[in-house]
Amino acid sequence: MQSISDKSQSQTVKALLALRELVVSGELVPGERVPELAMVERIGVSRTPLRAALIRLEGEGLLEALPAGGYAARRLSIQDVFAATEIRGALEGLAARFAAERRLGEPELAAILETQDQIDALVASGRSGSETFSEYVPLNERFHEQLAELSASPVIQQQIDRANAYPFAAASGLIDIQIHLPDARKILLIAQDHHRCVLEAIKAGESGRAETLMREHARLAHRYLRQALEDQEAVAQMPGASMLRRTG
Amino acid sequence: MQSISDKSQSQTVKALLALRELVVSGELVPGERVPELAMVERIGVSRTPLRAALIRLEGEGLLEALPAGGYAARRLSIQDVFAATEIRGALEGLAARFAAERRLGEPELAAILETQDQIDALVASGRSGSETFSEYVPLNERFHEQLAELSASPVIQQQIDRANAYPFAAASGLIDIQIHLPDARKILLIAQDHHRCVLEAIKAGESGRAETLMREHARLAHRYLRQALEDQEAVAQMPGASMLRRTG
DNA sequence: AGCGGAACGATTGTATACAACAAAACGATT
DNA sequence: AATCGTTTTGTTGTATACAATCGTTCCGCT
Repeated sequence: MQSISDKSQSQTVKALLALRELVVSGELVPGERVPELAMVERIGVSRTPLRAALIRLEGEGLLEALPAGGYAARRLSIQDVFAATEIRGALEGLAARFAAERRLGEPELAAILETQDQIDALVASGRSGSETFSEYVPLNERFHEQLAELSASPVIQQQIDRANAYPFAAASGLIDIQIHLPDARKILLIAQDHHRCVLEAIKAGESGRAETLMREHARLAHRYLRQALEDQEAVAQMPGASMLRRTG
Repeated sequence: MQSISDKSQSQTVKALLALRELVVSGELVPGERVPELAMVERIGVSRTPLRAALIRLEGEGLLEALPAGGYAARRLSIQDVFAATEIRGALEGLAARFAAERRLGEPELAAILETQDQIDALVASGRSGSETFSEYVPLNERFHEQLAELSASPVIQQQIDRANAYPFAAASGLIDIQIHLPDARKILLIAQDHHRCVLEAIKAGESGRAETLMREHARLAHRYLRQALEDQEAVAQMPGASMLRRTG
């Protein structure tokens, strides 16, 4: 009963991705229960994989369990978003520290250094259009991913992945809006300098410095957000915007 | 701690508690797949709530998904346990900082101060038997819970809850073994002093100090663990001990 | 005897039927 | 007319039947 285009992925994965998209895109009103049958019809899977997706998304913090049963899209305050970013910063800081304490040599750092060089080249190219950013985002994600791997701790990596699932909190979650911001290019340069300094610290085994830098790096997201919040149009474009509680 | 024989609970909750217990108690061998049918028979629920429990426990990090399908109890290294403790410390540190930055007054702090007083009284009583510890554990858990609440951030609280689900990493997870340790009473005194200092810092709005202290407080668990690891008997008694990979 | 392949068995993934429950709507009574 | 009780309807919780898939074993072939 599966169509040809779906056969690559299981129904469970399909339900998870589709439902997450519905939540983050704001098609599901926060606070209102998500009717299983309606989702079944809309996504095209049966209740079983759909309910699996509901459970997983509750674990991710995108949904909340209702007391009467069932789930609803979670309502997030601006404070929640800031907290989530701080958490990601704390976790990535931990990852950086662990990496530094491992006393890594050139060979282990080769991969992430190459990513850094690629970003350097992109930033140095001077171009600053939307195509630059569309190249930047995957490279930036790769950098953060490689850093997490350097911690050599699956526990840390898993927690970082989880933190990235939060709307707004992901490392590249807010970069999309950056394009429209006045300081876009400047913040990009700063971010890349953070990357460089963190790698330096890791190479030198300066674990405390690595941790602090990585924490501060995450706080760049705060700046994006603050700037974006002054521009209602920009906020509306953000994935997960509809989950934000309006709190003046 | 809820008893497993709670008939009032739903099948889903029953399956979750029972399965978690089976994992942590080590009845399920790490790495080996957990057969659904066998668990169905053993726990006494149907496959549907059992599978819900499997999904949730994967999210908690106690189970890992097998590539061929199904799940297996996760295998943890000593490093994983240390990392999990660091994560908890980072999160509780964040909670302490947030609390400090909220400039809380006496009324908001009254509840946690009372808990602190109760622990003080218990520690000061001088008794040091197992009954003292059985009183201490719930009080200590309450303190940590109240601190998380003072952050006024549901995101932080949820993450801390999740971190506490990890074997060994929970705030009171290792206290049980403490009883058998030589420095038991001394560590207890130190822990209580940490609590006091953290509350002082929060009251004074010294957010950086509050964070640092709370992080260091979590590292007491490292000491417990290190001492316990020298005593094979003590290790065996720990919940989740069987999940530990023997690494020399 | 060794290797390949097909059939079998066991186990998970998926769909759906049924039960329990809660909320809402309707009607009867005061 | 308002309120309480009952019925009805919709929704989730649970159980189970069915499909797909993976590993295994056994047989036949080289």
